[in-house]
Amino acid sequence: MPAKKAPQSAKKRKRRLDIRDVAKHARVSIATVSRTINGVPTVDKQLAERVWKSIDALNYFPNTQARSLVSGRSRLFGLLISEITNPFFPELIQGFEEVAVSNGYEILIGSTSYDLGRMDVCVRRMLERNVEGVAVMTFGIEQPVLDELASRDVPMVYMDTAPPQPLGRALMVDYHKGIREGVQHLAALGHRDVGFISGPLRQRSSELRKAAFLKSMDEIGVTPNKTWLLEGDHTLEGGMSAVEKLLERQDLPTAIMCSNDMTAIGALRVLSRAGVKVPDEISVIGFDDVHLSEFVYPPLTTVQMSRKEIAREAFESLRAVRETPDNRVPRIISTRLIVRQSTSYPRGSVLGKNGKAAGQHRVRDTVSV
Amino acid sequence: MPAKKAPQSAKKRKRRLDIRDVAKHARVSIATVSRTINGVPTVDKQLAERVWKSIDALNYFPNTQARSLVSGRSRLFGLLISEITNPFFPELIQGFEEVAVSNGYEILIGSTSYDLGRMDVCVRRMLERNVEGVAVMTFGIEQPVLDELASRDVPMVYMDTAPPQPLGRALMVDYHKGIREGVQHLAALGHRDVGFISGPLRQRSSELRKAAFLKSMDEIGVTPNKTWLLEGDHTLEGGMSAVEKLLERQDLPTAIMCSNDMTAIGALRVLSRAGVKVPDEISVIGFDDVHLSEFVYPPLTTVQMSRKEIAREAFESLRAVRETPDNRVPRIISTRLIVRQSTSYPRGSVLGKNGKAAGQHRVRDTVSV
DNA sequence: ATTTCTTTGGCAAACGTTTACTGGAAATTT
DNA sequence: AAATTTCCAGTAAACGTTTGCCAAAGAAAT
Repeated sequence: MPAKKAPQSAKKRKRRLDIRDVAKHARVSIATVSRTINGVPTVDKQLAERVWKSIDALNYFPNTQARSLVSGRSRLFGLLISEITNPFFPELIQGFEEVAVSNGYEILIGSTSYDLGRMDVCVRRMLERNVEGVAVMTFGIEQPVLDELASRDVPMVYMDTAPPQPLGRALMVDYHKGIREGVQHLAALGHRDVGFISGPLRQRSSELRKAAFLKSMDEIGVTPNKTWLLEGDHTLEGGMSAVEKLLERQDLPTAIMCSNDMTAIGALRVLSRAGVKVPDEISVIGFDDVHLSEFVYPPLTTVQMSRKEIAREAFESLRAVRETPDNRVPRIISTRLIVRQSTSYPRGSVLGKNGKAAGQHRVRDTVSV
Repeated sequence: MPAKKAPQSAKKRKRRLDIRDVAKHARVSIATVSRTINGVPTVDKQLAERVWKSIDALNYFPNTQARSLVSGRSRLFGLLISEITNPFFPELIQGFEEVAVSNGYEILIGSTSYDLGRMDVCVRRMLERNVEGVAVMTFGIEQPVLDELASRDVPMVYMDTAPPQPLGRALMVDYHKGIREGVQHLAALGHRDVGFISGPLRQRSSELRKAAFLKSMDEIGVTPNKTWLLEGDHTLEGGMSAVEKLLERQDLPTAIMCSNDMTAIGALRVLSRAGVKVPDEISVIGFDDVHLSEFVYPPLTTVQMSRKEIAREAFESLRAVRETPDNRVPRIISTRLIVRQSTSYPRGSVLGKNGKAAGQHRVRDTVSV
């Protein structure tokens, strides 16, 4: 009767701990173990206790692949971003990772570097891994690639730029509020000659920011000088070359608003090199409130858009789509102005000449040399 | 005989495309499809052709979970980093992602934020997902957590800091070369009073950088003034407060070397606020060659350590460990000095007074106001 | 004491692949 | 032409879970 269990001796190398091992150790069936782990309420308290003890004792943890294979749920979300080197994104990723992990999800990051081919690869990767949803924060041109996702019924949420006909949900960023605050802040200081350096205009979010700027200017009753409306690309370099172009002309605006912080920081750099004092001779406002912007010189006045909030809302949206695919109530992300020291009275203004510490009319300083 | 296949009609919602569907479409067995996909050489060319056609026609792609479950290979690597907001890391991540993806791997990012609890969670996540290896670039204290990985035989590679008794492979960074070049560059300009702002010293890599600095100083025959040896924390803020502390004293060094670029940029910021001209009155050198460092004012002289190279080597190491776990030949990452404009002759030196354009003895400028 | 209902745990069938084995046909040797 | 070998495709057994269904056991109702 014996001599039957020999063959399984030196089978494979090290076998990983099984749900069966736990079951045996706790003297229950594997079904009970599974149910215990998944918190199914029908298992007896005592048994559950025993199972947990065994799990701890053996230091067991379930195999995710097997789990998702059978349950059909990968517990994976994709995060599609355009460029990981823009400081805005790491902070976003961090936020997203945080919520995801604390909800038992894992994230797959795809950074497309503005390249359609890479984008395609990213989408493909995500499909293969069976993501349960994708959060998109890229520019607006890559629709065909995203359609692939839509056609496979992968829930999506656009974190920034709602496409013309949304294929998924969209977080609506209230660009207008923050930008208007910025414009009115400038107006209150006496500025009327304000320039704007946009992001790449094919990008929907850039377009929206610019529109918000124009509208806000309109509200204060001034039509911006066309030659002060430049297109950047949301990078440091872009901001730099835009301002370089601006400096070639004779007439300068007294303030520049930028579509994102990196652009503004680039602007600051060039202005400082050119010997143009900020904020004394020209004021600068950014957008995003990247961590770095507090540490440039002078600390950047900027419009804050919370990465944490975006990340959290995106996650929740994605989860909500899973449950009720039709529910498309957009969530709104608010923005608000953070006044630091890159803005002050326009050059030559009476106020500017009187006040000794121009630009310090709001406190929040760091150091004042 | 018929009337047997009715029940499978309205079973579940949408069934994803199967390997069986492909098999049926190509009129072969599923085994053949699998073999075709995996490039097993024994399948007939014609048949393979037919299979590929079907795959294309149906737009099929395999289910990764099922694949890894049976093959035991998750094709997942973990990447453990300390802080995603330090610009060094996104560039590293990008590099790692690139090699990984192009080799059919996916990466799981864990950013620990210097927190042991989070680290633990990260490790756990990676174990659950069955990673085939983990690349570690964090500081040196979290051994106990990493032991968990080691005890489960997960291959590891340390990308920066080799632990006392390596549990895996380690990339050896040749800190000495670049830092020596930096020190000698300063020495050649005439500096002897050089300060150093280190990273957090419990972090192995910080320690090594500092050691390299001290050794290099020794080589040029000067013993650094202890009061100019400060500890930072590899953040902008850390660099700032270190320099603030330095400025409180009367005697200043003529040059400061920093353990990383963010520290150096912080230093630059404080110096500029305090009205200390860089490089005229004090020279500054960073470490890492972060993208940003080219765009600060003045552009930062720094020691370059290639993220791409580290990422690639780490990936290759990880892969190599899989094949031959014993082979521990360390790979060496080189570093080299990049001279920009934050270094020049020491203040008050004869050379400095003569030369009109101090610091411009190497060309590579960007703009010169 | 019997019946009915409720709880609870086990059995076994999926999930979509890979891969060891197997057997039939084709190719080679005798 | 028979015997042997080689080649390749198909069959079926894993992989580690979840979960529908069912039966045993206890509780409640008759």
